[in-house]
Amino acid sequence: MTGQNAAHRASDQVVAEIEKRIRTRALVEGQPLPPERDLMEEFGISRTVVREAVRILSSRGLVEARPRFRPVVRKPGYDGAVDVLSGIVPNLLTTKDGVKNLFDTRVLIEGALARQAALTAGKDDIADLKAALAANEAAMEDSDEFYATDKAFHNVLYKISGNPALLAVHRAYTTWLEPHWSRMPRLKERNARNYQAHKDIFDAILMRDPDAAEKALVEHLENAWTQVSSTFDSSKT
Amino acid sequence: MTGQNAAHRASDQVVAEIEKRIRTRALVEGQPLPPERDLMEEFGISRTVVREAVRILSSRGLVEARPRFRPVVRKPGYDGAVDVLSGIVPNLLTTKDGVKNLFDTRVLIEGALARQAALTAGKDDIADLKAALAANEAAMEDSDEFYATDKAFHNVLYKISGNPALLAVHRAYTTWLEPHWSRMPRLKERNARNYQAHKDIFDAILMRDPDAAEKALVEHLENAWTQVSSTFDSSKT
DNA sequence: CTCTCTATTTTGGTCGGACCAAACATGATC
DNA sequence: GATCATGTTTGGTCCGACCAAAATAGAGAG
Repeated sequence: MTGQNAAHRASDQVVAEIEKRIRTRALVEGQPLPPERDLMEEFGISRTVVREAVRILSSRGLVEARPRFRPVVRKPGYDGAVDVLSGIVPNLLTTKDGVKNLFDTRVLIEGALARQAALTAGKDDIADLKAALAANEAAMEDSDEFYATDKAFHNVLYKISGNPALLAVHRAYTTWLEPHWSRMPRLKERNARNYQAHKDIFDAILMRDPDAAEKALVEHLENAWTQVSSTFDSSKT
Repeated sequence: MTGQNAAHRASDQVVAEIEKRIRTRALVEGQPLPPERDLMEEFGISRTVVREAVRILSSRGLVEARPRFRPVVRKPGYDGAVDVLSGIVPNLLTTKDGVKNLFDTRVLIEGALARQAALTAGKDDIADLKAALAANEAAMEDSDEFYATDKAFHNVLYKISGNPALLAVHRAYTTWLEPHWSRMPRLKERNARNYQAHKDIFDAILMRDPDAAEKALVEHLENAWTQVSSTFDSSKT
């Protein structure tokens, strides 16, 4: 439970005000924030406070502050939330258990998505899946390309839900797990097996069989985990 | 030197170092961070940079920095991640669609959890569910208490998964959705209906019927949504 | 000796000014 | 019109200072 603090920082009101301007589109996304010296004059505060406010906004994903560049206004969205988490999630993935826990949530969610897709996928959804599957098959010889089309295929499952939040979740999974996945050597035989798994999932969805779809997907992911799991031998806490 | 990013902030290395000390338990959780003036001397940097580093650590949930108080070291964990997100999620919940999207992810996950519980729940899990259900029934006359036991019942579903990340997810859901839920007037008739829904879920799990468990839970949540949904009339973007 | 209240020190929050280097804008040059 | 030298903005960092609140030490009361 998060406690509330009576005392407030001077930067808080500045943050609130700029936050409001972003939400109300007074500050348009992609547009640079006013110079720090302008802001300090406008709000009647020191540059210290202005810079702190900008930093907080940055930590909330409302502006993108690259060093030496003007902070760029960013529309609050699911991607911003993911980016913020990206700064702290690695601390949770330092152990094998941590990675497993995260991965298990993916299995849970994606299994449910496969089930849902089997029940609700429309004609265009099926077409998207089919296209992604074809691209996956075509890339079987090129492991890098296969990896990309692999992600794309799974992404369609998230897209079918029609929930933008879930799309961001998928991006989060791929981003955070990538460093661990990349330690797994890429073999063409594995590509073939993964493609077959994708095809099984697709077929199950096509047959409107949620149980089969979930089963195929879960097995697919669990299989991938056993591959990755073996790379966790050397470093143990 | 090795290829470093063209521009990096001076605070980055300080953040990395303190982050490392927290991870390696050189800085114990609950313990205050060294004074800023000590840190600036130790790292040979100005207080400006020290303060910036502390702020970044705070935004990553590694320290808890209440104004005017010494920053307190915090163990990186799922709860910290949730707290960080809590600062930006409200920006995503300003519209009805935003709330709906978040809630839909909950329905998806919790439906999958119910299904999973029906398949894998052990004796002690069943006992926990039963106890939570009994508490829920006993609190039917007191809406506030009912709300608490309601959350607790759902929490058991997350607990059964054995995944601490999911427990944090549940806390996130209840925290973020609470302000919207609290606008819904609390009626005893509704308590009775919700209790019945919980009982249906429990019975389905007891019967090892994943389809029924998922169905009961999804209907339960969707029903709750229709209640909450009606409170979104006044403010429309 | 413990507890309470007060005086002192510590420490975070804010300010102002200053300097540097990189980004930016300008304009001359080819 | 593209390129390059130029001067101007602007973010990053440092320094020193002051204030108020928090932490600590000390004095006094029970």
